[in-house]
Amino acid sequence: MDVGGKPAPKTRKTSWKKDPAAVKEDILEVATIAFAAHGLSGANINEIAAKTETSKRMIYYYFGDKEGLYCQVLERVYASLRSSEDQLNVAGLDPVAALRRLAHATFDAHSNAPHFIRLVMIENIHNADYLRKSEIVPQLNRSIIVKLEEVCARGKAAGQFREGANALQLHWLISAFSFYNVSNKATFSASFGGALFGRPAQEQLKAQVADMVLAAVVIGYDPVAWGADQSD
Amino acid sequence: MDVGGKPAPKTRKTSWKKDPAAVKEDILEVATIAFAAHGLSGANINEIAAKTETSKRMIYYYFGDKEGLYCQVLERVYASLRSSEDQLNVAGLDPVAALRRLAHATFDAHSNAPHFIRLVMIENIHNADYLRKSEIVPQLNRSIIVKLEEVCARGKAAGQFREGANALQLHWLISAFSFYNVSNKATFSASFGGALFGRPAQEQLKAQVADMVLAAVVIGYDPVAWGADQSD
DNA sequence: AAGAAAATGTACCGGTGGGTTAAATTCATG
DNA sequence: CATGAATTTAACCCACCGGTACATTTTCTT
Repeated sequence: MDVGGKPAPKTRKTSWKKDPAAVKEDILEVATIAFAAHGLSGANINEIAAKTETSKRMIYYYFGDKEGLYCQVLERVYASLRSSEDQLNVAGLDPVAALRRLAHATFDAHSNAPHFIRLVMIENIHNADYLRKSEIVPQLNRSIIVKLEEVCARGKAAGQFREGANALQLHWLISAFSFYNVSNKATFSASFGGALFGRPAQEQLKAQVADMVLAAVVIGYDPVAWGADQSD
Repeated sequence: MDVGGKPAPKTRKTSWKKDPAAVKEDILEVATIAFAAHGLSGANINEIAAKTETSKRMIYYYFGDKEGLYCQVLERVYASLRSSEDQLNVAGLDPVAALRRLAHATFDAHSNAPHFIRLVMIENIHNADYLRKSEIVPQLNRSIIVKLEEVCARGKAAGQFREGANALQLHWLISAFSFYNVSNKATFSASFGGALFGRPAQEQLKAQVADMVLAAVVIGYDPVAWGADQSD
């Protein structure tokens, strides 16, 4: 193709047949579902390849081996969750309202990211061996802590939060609820029935989670959600 | 050199004693560790067999196939956790103290049963397919709910607990903390450092968990654990 | 146009590992 | 002590699956 003088060596590719970026993306999407469904050893490369638009050969060409593919899937899904968190803006809110909104948003984000949950579960089975190798993930996770620290600082300055309030612990608390709610749905339902996982019960749990977090941090907070029908 | 003909019967082990129960128990113990470490597909039957006192053939003799072995491992580890819970007696305690003790005990029981946690994680990866087949597990889990119901009833009768207090939700809350604390230690540490998983931080988390549960259920409860050094 | 380099297709390999075969040993019973 | 069921051993099988060899096509550079 005659494009004449090109200002940059890497311009938009106008090809219609070869498209490496799309091929990689296609593979990652299929692999995400496969690894989330079956785990690292359980997922089958031949099966993954069959579900892509391309071939097994391409997986090895772009990702080296199964573990390389898995690592990129992991990073991609972490990055995706962050982007959903980053859209949240609580800077202008009263500290109590901000914290409640963060709790609700985290709860929802986990509910809406089952692939992420399952991959983190799988990664924990592997003792986070692959996560530790990642250079981008630790930095990704900073943003949520920064947000909580900012809210804590404002809450303390306003005399609303206890002095012991701690962003890391808060994140642990909120994550514990939000994560467990998705990760252990299957065994919890098998053991105790599915009553807690219907639409209304989930909304109530979400409100209770926020109330409990606030009760732990806000001086004199009086939770009202238990058994009540409270919306945000 | 007699290459073609079958050589004389090789020297076999000349004697062994029959002890099926011990053999099964031996296999289950080794398999529990293997499945907890590597998952269902990740665990290797040959490896498991090598670590037992017996042979691979015996695993198939007693358990049929890999999944059969896995199922029995799962039931065994559930039963083991129940027995640790059943030892707890809260009948004579004030409802608030009883609930706090139940929360602490659940937290500790999970901390001390890493194999259980990992197998439940794995089972959730498999959508609880094998747990649902179990006939004993659902009944095993009744006891903790019964205990919580009894405490709730007494708390409400004494006017200490909110009317909305619900045993199943309470169990969900307590379990969420206790489970997540163990299950996600690896990825949480990789993302945010290990500060929350040292001895003192864990004690503090345990106290906070109990405080939060109580704050959600007890009318007018004022949590004090946050940032404080409170023991049971 | 030519050659280099990137990207892709096809066919194949080999060892890993779940599962099996058949025979040997032990023990309970009459 | 003969008999047969329960238990154990050694050796084997072979499908599956992660990974590779090698040829080929497409794009880029000059």
